[in-house]
Amino acid sequence: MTRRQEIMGTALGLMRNKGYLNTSMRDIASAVNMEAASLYNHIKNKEEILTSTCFGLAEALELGIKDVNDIYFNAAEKLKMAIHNHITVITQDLNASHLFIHEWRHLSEAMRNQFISRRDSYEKEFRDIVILGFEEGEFKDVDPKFATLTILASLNWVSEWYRPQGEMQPKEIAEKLTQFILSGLQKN
Amino acid sequence: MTRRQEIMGTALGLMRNKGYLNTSMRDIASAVNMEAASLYNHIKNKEEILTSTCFGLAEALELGIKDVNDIYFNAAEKLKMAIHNHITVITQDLNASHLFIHEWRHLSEAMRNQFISRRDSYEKEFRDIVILGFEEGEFKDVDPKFATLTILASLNWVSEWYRPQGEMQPKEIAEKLTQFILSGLQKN
DNA sequence: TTGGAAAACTAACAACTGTTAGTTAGTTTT
DNA sequence: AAAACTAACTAACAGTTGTTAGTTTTCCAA
Repeated sequence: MTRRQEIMGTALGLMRNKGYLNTSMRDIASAVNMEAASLYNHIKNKEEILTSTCFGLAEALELGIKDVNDIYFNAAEKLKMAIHNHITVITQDLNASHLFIHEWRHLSEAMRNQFISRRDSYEKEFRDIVILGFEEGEFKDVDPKFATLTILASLNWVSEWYRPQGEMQPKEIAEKLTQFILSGLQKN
Repeated sequence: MTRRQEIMGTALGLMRNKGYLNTSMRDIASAVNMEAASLYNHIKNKEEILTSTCFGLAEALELGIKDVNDIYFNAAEKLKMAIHNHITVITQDLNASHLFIHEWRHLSEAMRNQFISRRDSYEKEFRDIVILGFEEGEFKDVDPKFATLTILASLNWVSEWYRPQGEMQPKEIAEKLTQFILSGLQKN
C-alpha cells in the first residue's frame, strides 16, 4: 500500500466518524504520524480527498448500471441486477460510501454541479427500469420518480447499518431488498 | 414572531444549505442584520440551535408513536398510522428535519448519547409493529430489524426531495408509502 | 559512494471560529 | 423620575483552519 493510499484510507475513516468539515488536515496527519504540511507531498489538498472519493464511487456505480442496461432482460431481472450492483459497490468501502452519500455537498460549486448531474443520470437509469416494468405490464402503475427515490433511499441506507463482521453479507442483503422492493412493485 | 424564533428559523435555513459546521454565528447574524455577539442575547450558544431542534423533533415523533401504540389496532393499521405521523412531522419543517436527520452527529457527546437512545427507542416501537404483524400471521417472516431500518430510511428520505409547492402533499406521500411498504410486508 | 529525487520537517501566513466583556440607547416597570 | 430590563453595539480573546515556503532528512539507483 502506498503512502497516498494509507493517507486516503485514514482520512476517510476520520471523516466518516467526525464529518468532512470537522476533520482537519492536522487530524489526518497525526493519525498517520506525520505533520500536516507533509500531507501535501502526497495529495493536492483537502478537497481532493472528497473529490476523488465521490467521483470514484460515481464511476463504479455507473459502470454497473451500464452493464445491466446493455443486456436485454425483463424489468424484474434488471432491477435485481441493479440492486445487487449498488449494494456491492456501497458495502465495499463504508467510509468512502459515507462521503459519497452525505458529504458531496461540500464539494466546490463546479464539482458539485458535475456530481449532481451524474447522480441524476444514474437515478434516471434506475427510473427507466421501473418504467419498463410498467410497460411490460408487470409492475403496478406507481409514480416512477417516487418509487425510484424510495428504492435508492433504502439501498443507500444500508451503508449506515451494514457491518462486515455482522450476520448479513452483501449478497444476502441485496436478495432481501430485491424481494422486498419487488413485492412492492409487482402486480399479484 | 419573536426575534428568537426569527434567528432560529434563519439559522436552520442556512444550516440546511451549508451544513451545521459550515454555518458560522457571523453568517447567521448577518442574515438577520445584526452582529454575531448580539445573537447571544437571544440564544445560549450555537449548540443550542442544534440541540433544541433535534430534541424538539424527537419529542414530536415520540408523541405520535405513543398514540399509535396506546390504541388497539392490528399491525397493518398501526403501521399506517405510524407512517402518516412520521411523514407529517418530517414535512412540517424541512430545515429542522435536515438537522434532525443529518447533523445530530455534531451534538456534544452527552447530548448525542441521549439523542441516540431516544432514536433507538423510537425505532424499537416501529419494530414492535412489524413483529406484531408477524405474530398476527399477517406479515411475512422478514428480519424485523432489517425491515424497520429499510422503512425508516424511505420515510426519512422524503425530507430530501419533498417540496411544499410540489404536486404531492404529505398525506398522499404517506398513503403511497404505506401501500408500497405493506405490499412488501404482507402475505398475498 | 554519491547524486538526486522523494518525503519528511519547522515556521509562518492570513483568515476565520465561537464566545466574552463592557458599553449604550431605548423601552418598560416601579 | 428612578430603576430595571432588553437588545443592540464595538472590541477583543484565544484557538483553529488550510496552505505555502523553505529546509532537512531518508533512501534508492547509478
